[in-house]
Amino acid sequence: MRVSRLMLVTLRDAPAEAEVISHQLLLRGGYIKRVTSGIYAYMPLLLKVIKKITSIVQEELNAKGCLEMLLPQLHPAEIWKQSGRWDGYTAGEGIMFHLIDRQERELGLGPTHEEVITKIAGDILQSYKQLPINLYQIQTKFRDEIRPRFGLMRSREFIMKDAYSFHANEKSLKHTYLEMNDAYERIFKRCGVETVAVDADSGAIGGAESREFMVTADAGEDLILLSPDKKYAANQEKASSHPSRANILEKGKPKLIKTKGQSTIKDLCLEQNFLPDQVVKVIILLATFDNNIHQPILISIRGDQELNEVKLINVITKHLHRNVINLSTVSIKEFNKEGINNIPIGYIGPDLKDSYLDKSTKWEHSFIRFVDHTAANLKSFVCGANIVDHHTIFATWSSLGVLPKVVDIRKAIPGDSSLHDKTQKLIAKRGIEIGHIFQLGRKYSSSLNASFTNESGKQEPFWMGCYGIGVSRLAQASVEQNHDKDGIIWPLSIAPFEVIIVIANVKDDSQCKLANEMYFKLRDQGVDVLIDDRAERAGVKFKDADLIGIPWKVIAGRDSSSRKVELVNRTTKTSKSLDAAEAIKKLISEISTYKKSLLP
RNA sequence: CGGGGCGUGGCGCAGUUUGGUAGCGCGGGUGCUUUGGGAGCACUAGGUCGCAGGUUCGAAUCCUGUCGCCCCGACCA
Repeated sequence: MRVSRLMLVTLRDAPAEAEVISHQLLLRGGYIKRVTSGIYAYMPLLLKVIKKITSIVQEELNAKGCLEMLLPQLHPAEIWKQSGRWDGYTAGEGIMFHLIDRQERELGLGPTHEEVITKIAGDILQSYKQLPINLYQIQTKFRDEIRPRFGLMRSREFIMKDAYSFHANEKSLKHTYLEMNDAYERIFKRCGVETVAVDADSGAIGGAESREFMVTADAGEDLILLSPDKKYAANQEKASSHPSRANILEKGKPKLIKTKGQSTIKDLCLEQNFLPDQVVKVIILLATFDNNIHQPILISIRGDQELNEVKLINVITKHLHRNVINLSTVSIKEFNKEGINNIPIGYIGPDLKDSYLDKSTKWEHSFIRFVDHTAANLKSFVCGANIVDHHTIFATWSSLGVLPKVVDIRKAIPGDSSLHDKTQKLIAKRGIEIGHIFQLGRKYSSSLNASFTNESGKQEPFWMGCYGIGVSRLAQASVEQNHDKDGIIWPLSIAPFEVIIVIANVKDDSQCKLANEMYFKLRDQGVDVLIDDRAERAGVKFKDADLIGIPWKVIAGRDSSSRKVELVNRTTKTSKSLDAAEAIKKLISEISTYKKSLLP
């Protein structure tokens, strides 16, 4: 490809819309163009990157016996209603774009494809003899994100590889799950990005075990916790750990104390000389279930700890067998709106009476109560007395007369001891999620009646797994991880071009001749090569080559008449003056050595 | 959805407080000079100042409404 024909338009200044470096560089290099919030055109250079990632994904999945196919993007509402996800995905903060067609049929634009694929598999796969099967597709997905941001990192339309496996039993599922884990390790290695695999929450997809693959980068939206020995790594949403030991509050007779104006843990501790871990804090949240049921939740947790809402949602789902559509803390305004004006906010204890909810119009009239183990383990503590400006000191769970269900809903934080080894203190890193593998189990196959005949002739729902890779997100994550002050540094395996030949001065015939000769030779040997034949000054062309991040640069310049060129490595910036033929040889060997080094 | 900020040529911005015929840098075009790290000079093209109302002799600027974009948050008890 000739740069003069590439529609290459680079920007010296980063557009104001971009915050993170990878987003800025992709815009400046002409890789992407925003069409509207969270929706981007993939320009020719980016499409080449995406195609290279795609090929790697296909090669590795095909090697594992996966079958590629293509599913529709418009999904009938019925199957989403059947799986029970329609309301959660369309109501409230649901992320599914949906519409009504001319026949008044409801349709959704696919944010993920469990329903569609499960229906199809249920029709086609009849016998255990056909199993296991692993189907995948690479195509555009639609998610109406609450807040799209960071370019391709959280966009509303993006390219994803999603795979779904079907099994006759759990053992087969677990086997495939491990195989996919292996394929993912290879894919990311071959794409030249460094990833950490972490235990994860399976979120709205549901299911049992799941693992995320994170590109570590400061701009990452997720916080991951890991132990220095690398034996434990988890998304903070999921992470469990040993909390620090609490300072013991001596035992005594429960007593009311005056704490005027000390409605926060901080103020209370400051004024009364308590430590936060001697206090039980109480939080009231409102869970919204489908069918528009609003359930007040009252949780108690040790004062120095923070609530992990994801864990809480899972706990609620598990204990109440209900789908949580939304969970949020309750503001004073919202209490008032419900006609509840007398809640002693800031002074609530775990034993707050349900009768406060009597006047509520829309909410359920009793609290569902949970206590985090950190609070449950306290033998003597301070807590709100349910009277404004008063706390209770030396409270115990028996003196309060309540001990709600004990659960793990605390947020693990860096510095905590790891569960597998107390001497390992968790450290934090930020990560960009580019892959996620799930053992779904039989959730979808059961609800969508997708079953097969097993060895004993009985109908049984499939065991399922699902496996995603954010292809467009991976491209940007790579930039986030691989760049310098001059621009992008693509790993060779996913770079839009492997080599760029720069003609320093196009008016110099010997330079042009040598450059073109090398261009054709490299091209004939299968190298993905670009030639910068623009009538620009050399400096401009060097800057552009660095910005768009081509791994190897060949400069045909002053010494062209003696057939000497300069070979420059984008990563190391090292340059060598070589005879043209030698340069070609070296490039070919460097490229093949690099590619081999990526294959584990 | 709540809070904050911003919409002025392809990109980055000034001008808005205090109303008086729209400006700078980059980029584009032409010419000359230059030619190995985003060249210099000269000329030149390109803007209904997001949109719609209103106030005014006169609106990018003031008022009302509306649309779009970006950031923080949707948690702190």
